[in-house]
Amino acid sequence: MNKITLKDIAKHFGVSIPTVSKAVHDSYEISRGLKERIQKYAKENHYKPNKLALNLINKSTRAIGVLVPNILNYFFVQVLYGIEKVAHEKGYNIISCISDESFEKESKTLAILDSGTVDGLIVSLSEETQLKGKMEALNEITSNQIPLVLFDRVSDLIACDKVVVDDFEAAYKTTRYFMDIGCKNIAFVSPIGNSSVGILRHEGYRKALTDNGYDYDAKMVINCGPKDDLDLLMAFVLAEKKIDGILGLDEITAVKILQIVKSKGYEVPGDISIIGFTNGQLSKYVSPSLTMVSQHGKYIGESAAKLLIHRIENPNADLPFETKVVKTSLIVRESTKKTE
Amino acid sequence: MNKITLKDIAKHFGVSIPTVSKAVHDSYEISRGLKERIQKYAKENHYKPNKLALNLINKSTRAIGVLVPNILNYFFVQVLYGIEKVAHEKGYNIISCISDESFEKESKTLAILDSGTVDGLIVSLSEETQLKGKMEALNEITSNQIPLVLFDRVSDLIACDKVVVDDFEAAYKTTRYFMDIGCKNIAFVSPIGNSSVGILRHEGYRKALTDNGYDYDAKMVINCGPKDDLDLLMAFVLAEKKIDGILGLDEITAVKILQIVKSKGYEVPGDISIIGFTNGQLSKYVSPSLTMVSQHGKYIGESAAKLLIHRIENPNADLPFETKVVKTSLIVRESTKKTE
DNA sequence: GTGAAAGCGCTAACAT
DNA sequence: ATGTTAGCGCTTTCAC
Repeated sequence: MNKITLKDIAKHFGVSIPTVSKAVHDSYEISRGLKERIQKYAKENHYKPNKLALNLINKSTRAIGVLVPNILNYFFVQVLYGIEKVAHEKGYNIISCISDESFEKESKTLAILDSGTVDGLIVSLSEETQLKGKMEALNEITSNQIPLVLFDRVSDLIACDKVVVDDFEAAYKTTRYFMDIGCKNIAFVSPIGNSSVGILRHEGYRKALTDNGYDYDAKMVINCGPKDDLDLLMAFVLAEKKIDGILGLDEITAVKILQIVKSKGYEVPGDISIIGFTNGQLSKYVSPSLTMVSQHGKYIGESAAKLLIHRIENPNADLPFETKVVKTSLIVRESTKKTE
Repeated sequence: MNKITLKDIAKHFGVSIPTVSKAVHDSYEISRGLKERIQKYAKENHYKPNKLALNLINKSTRAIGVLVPNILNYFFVQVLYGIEKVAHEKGYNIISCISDESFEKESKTLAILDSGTVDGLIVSLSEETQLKGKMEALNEITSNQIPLVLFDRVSDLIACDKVVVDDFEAAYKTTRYFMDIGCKNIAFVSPIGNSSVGILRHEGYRKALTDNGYDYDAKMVINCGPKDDLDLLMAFVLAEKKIDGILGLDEITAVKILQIVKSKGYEVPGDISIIGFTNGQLSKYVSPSLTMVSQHGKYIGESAAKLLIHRIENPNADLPFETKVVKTSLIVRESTKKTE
């Protein structure tokens, strides 16, 4: 027994399909008696209008696709949460996909999404894609007239709305903060050296140093891939220089740095101050608790969703593309010395 | 300019729609020349077959709906990750929805999903729904013939495939573990007192106590809602009894317990041993690191997805409903004393 | 080789 | 008050 359709009901009552359609929609055109009998029968048999058919007619699915590089990263979960919140309020569902930082999976997923399944798309690029700079899949989307919002990991090669963090400025200000609390030798640890985000933060860090008469030393910059041994890399740098400040580009990295530094006998923040990006669940609970740069993930998600839905619902408005910059804020905890 | 369709191409070449359809599908029926010209034109104009139309014909969307109570809980993220992995491999997309532990949002979401949008559904019930025991929305789903898999927070009122953790046994064994390391007074802290999961674990805890000649004391059971002050509740219990073991039912609770206990001057595990459920990101990095019951979230997700997809793809197999029980395992870290 | 016809489930405009 | 027609975009017979 398959799902019941208007046709089935029509046959059962010996009436036409539109009659049934009107009846279930409680149209005034249909006689009381018939209407009631049809409605009763429909309910008893769990009739539900087939969304697929409606979507085809309306050319809309009320679904938005979301593609993130990594769902085990708390930042992206927060963004997802924000997107879901707004989407749900406005009556949209979200199709969430994960690229696992892979160019291929990202491209494949986009190709699937790009054919009527979604009314719009919210994407954060995989690291591999940003590294390669190959944006065909996304440009295919935009050339296909599907609204697209990029967030966090964005690219200049794509013309669309964007929501980003002020990564350059955040890193700049954070580096300055290190200086303010008296740090002289500030290391920079990046697990995302290839992404736009990592690059911008690196530039902010560097600029803050040179602007303020500090030396920029490439040795103080640690790029660590997922398979690198951070412990070893850190040991190297720590041996070389008398480091008193470390900036980690995501939460898990900051926590790992803390562990490594502590295990080597340094006091935090006595000997070394630590700040990390992404204020998630970890930083509050480790000891000492970590000073973090909050990116306001949920807010980013909400903004992206609003931007997208606005575009979906005003297809002819011909609005110029907008890049929304969300300011970060520093959550000061125990891992940094007090301001001098 | 709207999306290009077969009709548009047909008009452009002055041929019929089926001809174009065959041409883009590279059918041998169509002459070389025409085929090539059509294919070229189609590619240039970004022609993509409209999925909506195909879905309508095939009565399938290659999408599965996932509904979880709370996405900021790492366990559910892990499950989601597992589901996505399997789904992606088998060519399905995921529509992820969040109930926020609300009965109403859950019901509404299910109603939306229940009309052709998805080929199947994976759900973990909201706490409110389990408390109320009102399963209409889900039974509507099953009566509508759409495959459903429930995981973790399940209900006997619904006949479908299920994937659960051996909550009773896990709590039983964990309580026994406390005894083995010499704990006499074991408290039980539950933020999910109303869910099946919380209830089963409570029973396991209780049974372990009475089976082994320990007293079960309701005062040692702390049910803490999201707005309760755990600090206060704990202070109460700690003042009353000489507690030397605490079991927390999720990761964040376990971490909070650790903080509270430490702040009150107890040594962990010297004075008090702590074990938590859900082996996530936090427990490894707090100090002392926490001994945790791993529920293998990713594996649960993979299992649920496999079960569901198998059902979707064998609609007539008439398989009996299956409940898969995933064994937990204890990850021993520093928050528990060594076995005596 | 190409096209006409039918149908997926539904709705909207237009008869009767 | 009910039915007919047409169409959303596509595929699949089946004719020519």
